[in-house]
Amino acid sequence: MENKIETKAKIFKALSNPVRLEVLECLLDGEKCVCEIIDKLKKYEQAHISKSLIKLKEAGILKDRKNGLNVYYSLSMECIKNFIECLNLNL
Amino acid sequence: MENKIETKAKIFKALSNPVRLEVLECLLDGEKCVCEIIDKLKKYEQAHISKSLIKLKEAGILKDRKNGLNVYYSLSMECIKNFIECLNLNL
DNA sequence: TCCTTATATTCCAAAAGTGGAATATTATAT
DNA sequence: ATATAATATTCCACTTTTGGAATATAAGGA
Repeated sequence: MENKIETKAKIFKALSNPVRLEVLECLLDGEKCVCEIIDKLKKYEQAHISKSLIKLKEAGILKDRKNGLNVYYSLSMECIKNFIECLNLNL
Repeated sequence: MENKIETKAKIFKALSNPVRLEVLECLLDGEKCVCEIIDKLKKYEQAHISKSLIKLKEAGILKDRKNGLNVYYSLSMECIKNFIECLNLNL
Protein backbone atom coordinates (compact mmCIF):
# COMPACT_ATOMS: atom_id res chain seq x y z
CA MET A 1 0.00 0.00 0.00
CA GLU A 2 1.23 3.46 -0.94
CA ASN A 3 1.68 6.16 1.63
CA LYS A 4 -0.96 8.76 2.36
CA ILE A 5 0.59 11.54 0.36
CA GLU A 6 0.67 9.39 -2.76
CA THR A 7 -2.91 8.31 -2.22
CA LYS A 8 -4.05 11.89 -1.87
CA ALA A 9 -2.04 12.95 -4.92
CA LYS A 10 -3.79 10.23 -6.89
CA ILE A 11 -7.18 11.51 -5.77
CA PHE A 12 -6.31 15.04 -6.85
CA LYS A 13 -4.89 13.82 -10.14
CA ALA A 14 -8.11 12.02 -10.93
CA LEU A 15 -9.99 15.24 -10.27
CA SER A 16 -7.63 17.42 -12.29
CA ASN A 17 -9.34 17.02 -15.65
CA PRO A 18 -12.39 19.02 -16.77
CA VAL A 19 -14.23 16.04 -18.25
CA ARG A 20 -13.69 13.91 -15.19
CA LEU A 21 -14.84 16.82 -13.03
CA GLU A 22 -18.03 17.17 -15.02
CA VAL A 23 -18.63 13.45 -14.75
CA LEU A 24 -18.08 13.65 -11.02
CA GLU A 25 -20.41 16.60 -10.65
CA CYS A 26 -23.13 14.57 -12.35
CA LEU A 27 -22.95 12.23 -9.40
CA LEU A 28 -23.08 14.81 -6.62
CA ASP A 29 -26.83 14.35 -6.28
CA GLY A 30 -26.63 10.58 -6.10
CA GLU A 31 -25.95 7.32 -7.87
CA LYS A 32 -26.41 7.18 -11.62
CA CYS A 33 -26.18 4.63 -14.37
CA VAL A 34 -23.44 5.18 -16.96
CA CYS A 35 -26.11 5.61 -19.61
CA GLU A 36 -27.63 8.52 -17.68
CA ILE A 37 -24.26 10.23 -17.46
CA ILE A 38 -23.64 9.73 -21.16
CA ASP A 39 -27.04 11.19 -21.82
CA LYS A 40 -26.38 14.22 -19.61
CA LEU A 41 -22.93 14.86 -21.10
CA LYS A 42 -23.72 14.31 -24.76
CA LYS A 43 -20.85 16.54 -25.80
CA TYR A 44 -18.32 13.85 -24.85
CA GLU A 45 -17.71 10.45 -26.40
CA GLN A 46 -18.99 7.35 -24.65
CA ALA A 47 -15.45 5.95 -24.40
CA HIS A 48 -14.21 9.17 -22.86
CA ILE A 49 -16.89 9.09 -20.18
CA SER A 50 -16.25 5.43 -19.49
CA LYS A 51 -12.55 6.06 -19.07
CA SER A 52 -13.27 9.01 -16.79
CA LEU A 53 -15.49 6.94 -14.52
CA ILE A 54 -12.90 4.21 -14.29
CA LYS A 55 -10.13 6.61 -13.39
CA LEU A 56 -12.27 8.17 -10.67
CA LYS A 57 -13.05 4.71 -9.36
CA GLU A 58 -9.41 3.67 -9.34
CA ALA A 59 -8.60 6.72 -7.26
CA GLY A 60 -11.20 5.64 -4.72
CA ILE A 61 -13.52 8.54 -5.43
CA LEU A 62 -16.34 6.50 -6.93
CA LYS A 63 -17.70 3.04 -6.35
CA ASP A 64 -19.72 0.98 -8.79
CA ARG A 65 -22.40 -1.66 -8.82
CA LYS A 66 -23.60 -3.75 -11.74
CA ASN A 67 -27.17 -4.67 -12.52
CA GLY A 68 -27.76 -6.50 -15.77
CA LEU A 69 -26.40 -4.48 -18.63
CA ASN A 70 -26.12 -1.36 -16.53
CA VAL A 71 -23.39 -0.12 -14.24
CA TYR A 72 -24.23 2.38 -11.52
CA TYR A 73 -21.61 4.71 -10.11
CA SER A 74 -21.78 6.76 -6.95
CA LEU A 75 -19.54 8.83 -4.71
CA SER A 76 -17.61 6.85 -2.15
CA MET A 77 -16.49 9.73 0.06
CA GLU A 78 -18.60 12.44 1.61
CA CYS A 79 -15.52 14.70 1.78
CA ILE A 80 -15.46 15.13 -1.97
CA LYS A 81 -19.01 16.35 -2.25
CA ASN A 82 -18.47 18.87 0.54
CA PHE A 83 -15.29 20.15 -1.05
CA ILE A 84 -16.74 20.58 -4.52
CA GLU A 85 -19.73 22.40 -3.09
CA CYS A 86 -17.46 24.62 -1.03
CA LEU A 87 -15.43 25.45 -4.14
CA ASN A 88 -18.58 26.20 -6.10
CA LEU A 89 -19.60 28.72 -3.45
CA ASN A 90 -16.20 30.40 -3.46
CA LEU A 91 -15.35 30.66 -7.16
CA MET B 1 -11.78 34.51 -17.11
CA GLU B 2 -12.11 30.76 -17.53
CA ASN B 3 -15.24 28.92 -16.54
CA LYS B 4 -15.69 27.28 -13.16
CA ILE B 5 -14.91 23.75 -14.27
CA GLU B 6 -11.56 24.85 -15.69
CA THR B 7 -10.77 26.79 -12.54
CA LYS B 8 -11.53 23.81 -10.37
CA ALA B 9 -9.52 21.49 -12.62
CA LYS B 10 -6.57 23.83 -12.24
CA ILE B 11 -6.90 23.72 -8.45
CA PHE B 12 -6.93 19.93 -8.48
CA LYS B 13 -4.02 19.80 -10.89
CA ALA B 14 -1.96 21.98 -8.58
CA LEU B 15 -2.73 19.57 -5.75
CA SER B 16 -2.02 16.45 -7.77
CA ASN B 17 1.68 16.20 -7.05
CA PRO B 18 3.19 14.69 -3.88
CA VAL B 19 5.77 17.43 -3.38
CA ARG B 20 3.23 20.18 -3.81
CA LEU B 21 0.92 18.36 -1.40
CA GLU B 22 3.65 18.15 1.21
CA VAL B 23 4.39 21.81 0.75
CA LEU B 24 0.72 22.60 1.15
CA GLU B 25 0.42 20.47 4.26
CA CYS B 26 3.25 22.46 5.80
CA LEU B 27 0.98 25.45 5.62
CA LEU B 28 -2.14 23.89 7.13
CA ASP B 29 -1.24 25.24 10.54
CA GLY B 30 -0.63 28.76 9.32
CA GLU B 31 1.53 31.15 7.33
CA LYS B 32 5.18 30.28 6.86
CA CYS B 33 8.22 31.82 5.28
CA VAL B 34 9.69 29.94 2.29
CA CYS B 35 12.85 29.35 4.29
CA GLU B 36 10.88 27.54 7.00
CA ILE B 37 9.30 25.27 4.41
CA ILE B 38 12.66 24.53 2.84
CA ASP B 39 13.96 23.72 6.28
CA LYS B 40 11.06 21.38 7.04
CA LEU B 41 11.28 19.60 3.70
CA LYS B 42 15.02 19.21 3.41
CA LYS B 43 14.63 16.20 1.17
CA TYR B 44 13.59 18.44 -1.72
CA GLU B 45 15.59 21.00 -3.66
CA GLN B 46 15.04 24.67 -2.98
CA ALA B 47 14.06 25.27 -6.60
CA HIS B 48 11.54 22.48 -6.46
CA ILE B 49 9.87 23.94 -3.39
CA SER B 50 9.86 27.39 -4.88
CA LYS B 51 8.22 26.11 -8.04
CA SER B 52 5.68 24.19 -6.00
CA LEU B 53 4.70 27.27 -4.02
CA ILE B 54 4.30 29.31 -7.17
CA LYS B 55 2.12 26.72 -8.84
CA LEU B 56 -0.11 26.52 -5.77
CA LYS B 57 -0.35 30.29 -5.75
CA GLU B 58 -1.21 30.46 -9.45
CA ALA B 59 -4.06 28.06 -8.83
CA GLY B 60 -5.40 30.39 -6.15
CA ILE B 61 -4.70 27.99 -3.32
CA LEU B 62 -2.03 30.08 -1.61
CA LYS B 63 -1.40 33.76 -1.22
CA ASP B 64 1.92 35.40 -0.51
CA ARG B 65 3.31 38.44 1.21
CA LYS B 66 6.84 39.81 1.03
CA ASN B 67 8.84 41.23 3.89
CA GLY B 68 12.42 42.15 3.16
CA LEU B 69 14.25 39.14 1.85
CA ASN B 70 11.53 36.79 2.95
CA VAL B 71 8.31 35.67 1.31
CA TYR B 72 5.50 34.31 3.43
CA TYR B 73 2.91 31.96 2.02
CA SER B 74 -0.45 31.00 3.50
CA LEU B 75 -3.63 29.23 2.52
CA SER B 76 -6.15 31.39 0.75
CA MET B 77 -9.17 29.10 1.04
CA GLU B 78 -10.60 27.49 4.14
CA CYS B 79 -12.15 24.76 1.94
CA ILE B 80 -8.79 23.27 1.17
CA LYS B 81 -7.75 22.84 4.77
CA ASN B 82 -11.04 21.17 5.63
CA PHE B 83 -10.79 18.83 2.70
CA ILE B 84 -7.23 17.73 3.37
CA GLU B 85 -8.06 17.12 6.99
CA CYS B 86 -11.13 15.14 6.02
CA LEU B 87 -9.04 13.02 3.66
CA ASN B 88 -6.44 12.44 6.34
CA LEU B 89 -9.14 11.10 8.64
CA ASN B 90 -10.52 8.78 5.98
CA LEU B 91 -7.40 7.28 4.42
C1' DT C 1 30.00 49.23 -4.13
C1' DC C 2 30.40 44.42 -3.18
C1' DC C 3 28.83 40.45 -0.67
C1' DT C 4 25.50 37.46 1.11
C1' DT C 5 21.03 35.52 1.77
C1' DA C 6 16.43 34.37 0.15
C1' DT C 7 13.75 33.23 -3.51
C1' DA C 8 12.62 32.71 -8.46
C1' DT C 9 13.52 31.41 -13.27
C1' DT C 10 15.29 28.99 -17.32
C1' DC C 11 16.60 25.00 -19.83
C1' DC C 12 15.69 20.45 -21.09
C1' DA C 13 15.26 15.30 -21.64
C1' DA C 14 12.42 11.85 -19.81
C1' DA C 15 7.90 10.50 -18.20
C1' DA C 16 3.03 10.82 -17.97
C1' DG C 17 -1.44 12.35 -19.52
C1' DT C 18 -4.94 13.31 -23.42
C1' DG C 19 -8.69 12.13 -26.28
C1' DG C 20 -10.30 10.27 -30.77
C1' DA C 21 -11.20 6.09 -33.40
C1' DA C 22 -11.85 1.52 -33.63
C1' DT C 23 -12.74 -2.67 -31.37
C1' DA C 24 -13.95 -5.88 -27.56
C1' DT C 25 -16.72 -7.62 -23.84
C1' DT C 26 -20.78 -8.77 -21.29
C1' DA C 27 -25.56 -9.44 -20.46
C1' DT C 28 -30.08 -9.94 -22.04
C1' DA C 29 -33.81 -10.86 -25.25
C1' DT C 30 -35.73 -13.15 -29.28
C1' DA D 1 -27.64 -19.17 -31.95
C1' DT D 2 -27.91 -14.43 -33.16
C1' DA D 3 -28.75 -9.73 -32.48
C1' DT D 4 -28.57 -5.75 -29.78
C1' DA D 5 -27.61 -2.56 -26.08
C1' DA D 6 -24.43 -1.00 -22.46
C1' DT D 7 -20.00 -0.45 -21.11
C1' DA D 8 -14.95 -1.14 -21.33
C1' DT D 9 -10.46 -1.52 -23.64
C1' DT D 10 -6.71 -0.86 -26.92
C1' DC D 11 -3.93 1.78 -29.94
C1' DC D 12 -1.48 5.85 -30.78
C1' DA D 13 0.20 10.52 -32.00
C1' DC D 14 0.16 14.53 -29.57
C1' DT D 15 0.67 17.68 -25.64
C1' DT D 16 1.87 18.53 -20.94
C1' DT D 17 4.25 17.68 -16.73
C1' DT D 18 8.28 16.52 -14.08
C1' DG D 19 12.34 17.56 -11.48
C1' DG D 20 17.40 18.31 -11.63
C1' DA D 21 21.07 21.57 -12.64
C1' DA D 22 22.50 25.88 -13.42
C1' DT D 23 21.60 30.63 -13.29
C1' DA D 24 19.19 34.96 -12.22
C1' DT D 25 17.08 38.43 -9.38
C1' DA D 26 16.09 41.25 -5.43
C1' DA D 27 16.94 43.06 -0.85
C1' DG D 28 19.69 44.16 2.96
C1' DG D 29 24.19 44.64 5.31
C1' DA D 30 29.17 45.81 5.59
